[in-house]
Amino acid sequence: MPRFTHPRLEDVPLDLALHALADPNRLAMVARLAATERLSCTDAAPCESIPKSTLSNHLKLLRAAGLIETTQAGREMINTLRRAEFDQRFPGLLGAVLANRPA
Amino acid sequence: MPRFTHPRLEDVPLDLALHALADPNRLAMVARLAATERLSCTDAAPCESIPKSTLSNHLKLLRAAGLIETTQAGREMINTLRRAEFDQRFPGLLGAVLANRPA
DNA sequence: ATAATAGTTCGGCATTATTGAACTGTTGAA
DNA sequence: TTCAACAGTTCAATAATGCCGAACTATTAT
Repeated sequence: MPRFTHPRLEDVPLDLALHALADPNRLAMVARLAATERLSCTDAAPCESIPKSTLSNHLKLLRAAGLIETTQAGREMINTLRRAEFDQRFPGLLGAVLANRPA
Repeated sequence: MPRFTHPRLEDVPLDLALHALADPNRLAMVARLAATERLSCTDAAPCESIPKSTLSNHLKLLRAAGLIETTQAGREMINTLRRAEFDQRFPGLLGAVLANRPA
């Protein structure tokens, strides 16, 4: 049973947050979660072609950056954006990034 | 004589810009340039301990991300932030990043 | 000319990222 | 119940990046 560790936002350095967002696939996942609230890992995936293990790693990185929270629900893992906490930690950052994301 | 290539900002993808900013040393350099306008490479360096070749690479990356412009002046290279252009390309992004940078 | 300065480039090593394969745990069906 | 399918994770090997010492280029000063 996977037990996920979620950092306190005050322990997340800016560099880590930027690095997490500095990848097209991860950013696409964040954008999806910003729009859809709750998504399983596969549903959060930006496309079908990305391997499961890669997807899992991306989500782990997003967790470590304080961007998402993952909880188990049956056999799927439900991911949600930690929007309020992240915005409090890094005011304006996520908004600016999402606003500048290519369509 | 090094001839630097500076991308058009519309050709800079968001990922590249974020990646350039997602490093403490590079971000510190950007912050310096935001405060000081014109700096040679060594003056832009965040600390004395960082090797020249590493510094040069960081600056190359910042150039590629459209963040700085480098011109030769005698034997030094003068770096300036392409602030207006960058802000036009990614509104609010650099401001948010700099505002959230640790002291 | 020579030496010092400012920085780039190159090449090798170290770190990080990607991904197939094997594994854990959960649900639904026979 | 067992069995198979499903959702994801973990591991290990390979691929791709990053870092930095050493050698190099160009400029200025002596």
